[in-house]
Amino acid sequence: MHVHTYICNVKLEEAIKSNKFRNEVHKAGLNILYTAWWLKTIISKELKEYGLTHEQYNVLRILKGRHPEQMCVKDIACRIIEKNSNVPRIIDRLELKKFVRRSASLNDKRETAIVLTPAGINILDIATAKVNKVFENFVVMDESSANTLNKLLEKIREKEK
Amino acid sequence: MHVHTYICNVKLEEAIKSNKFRNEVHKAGLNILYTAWWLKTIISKELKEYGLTHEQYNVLRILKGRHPEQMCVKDIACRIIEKNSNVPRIIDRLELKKFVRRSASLNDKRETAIVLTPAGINILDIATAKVNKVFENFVVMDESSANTLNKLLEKIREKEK
DNA sequence: TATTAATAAGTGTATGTACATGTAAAGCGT
DNA sequence: ACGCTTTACATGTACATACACTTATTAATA
Repeated sequence: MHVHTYICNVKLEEAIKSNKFRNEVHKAGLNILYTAWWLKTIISKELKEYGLTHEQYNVLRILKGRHPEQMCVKDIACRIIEKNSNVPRIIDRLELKKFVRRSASLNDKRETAIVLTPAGINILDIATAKVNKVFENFVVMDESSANTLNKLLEKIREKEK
Repeated sequence: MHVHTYICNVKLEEAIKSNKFRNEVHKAGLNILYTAWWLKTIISKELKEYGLTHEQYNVLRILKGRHPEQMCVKDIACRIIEKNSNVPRIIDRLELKKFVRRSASLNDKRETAIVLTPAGINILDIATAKVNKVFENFVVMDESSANTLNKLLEKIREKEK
């Protein structure tokens, strides 16, 4: 069932074929959900040719931040965007593809130490170049607008009105 | 593995324990993904007591927009936020819970006509009241800021720089 | 009209998410 | 040292997603 094109409708009303929003805040909620789906989809499609999912790419990227140090699962989990991601299973698949290696942690035997392999570093570098191009080519925004957007997104997540 | 609290960190840097962003646009991309996850998680938790997932709720809400008219699967699919949602399977689960009813379409036998049951309307009304409260209580934003946010999100999805 | 193409829905498979549970190791108070 | 609690990771299950493929039906066209 193919109900969308690669680049989707700019207007939210067209994307979800509705203009019944209770108010601008409600519309903003839907707009955030839709824009996140749009962005994730574009990135995922670019990563596909390297056999990586968006989630697997994120784990590799987090590991790179500490490389050549090892990281344990919980240190990856707390850096990931979608906090309920099942990190051990994402690592299972990266391990099968030989992009990471698991080993027992020496200081704490409960922990699993994970480290990038040379193949993992290599695929990450190539994939990152592609993802960066997504931002250059598809994400249309000047720095000052992006800064305003960042402030608004952090405002929306404040605890109390 | 429980690495987050119900209401998460307001600052993106704290949420993903990183302040290495290439620029404000890159940060905005991650901020959109994180805020969408945050919003979806809050809504999903509120819907849980009614035995509904966020996706099932969305399908009920779309059906309500046409009720008491029936809708076919593709008309639901083109209104859903996450365009790759597998609508037939979401309907399977709603049908099991007797919130919707499937029937053969008369004018086009390829189509399946879906309609809300009274139980479906009832649960939707209750669930909607709860979701509206999420926006009132957790989503902190005045109408004019939300309007700016909506404009920026639509700008980011524009096709060419 | 007969044949071919397109469409609608469903289904199979791999992956991911949300959450509960299991198991081993570490920490802690006595 | 002992027992209890907590932590780290793995795993089971239900649901959702991404995408390829199948089947039935309709539309298009030679």
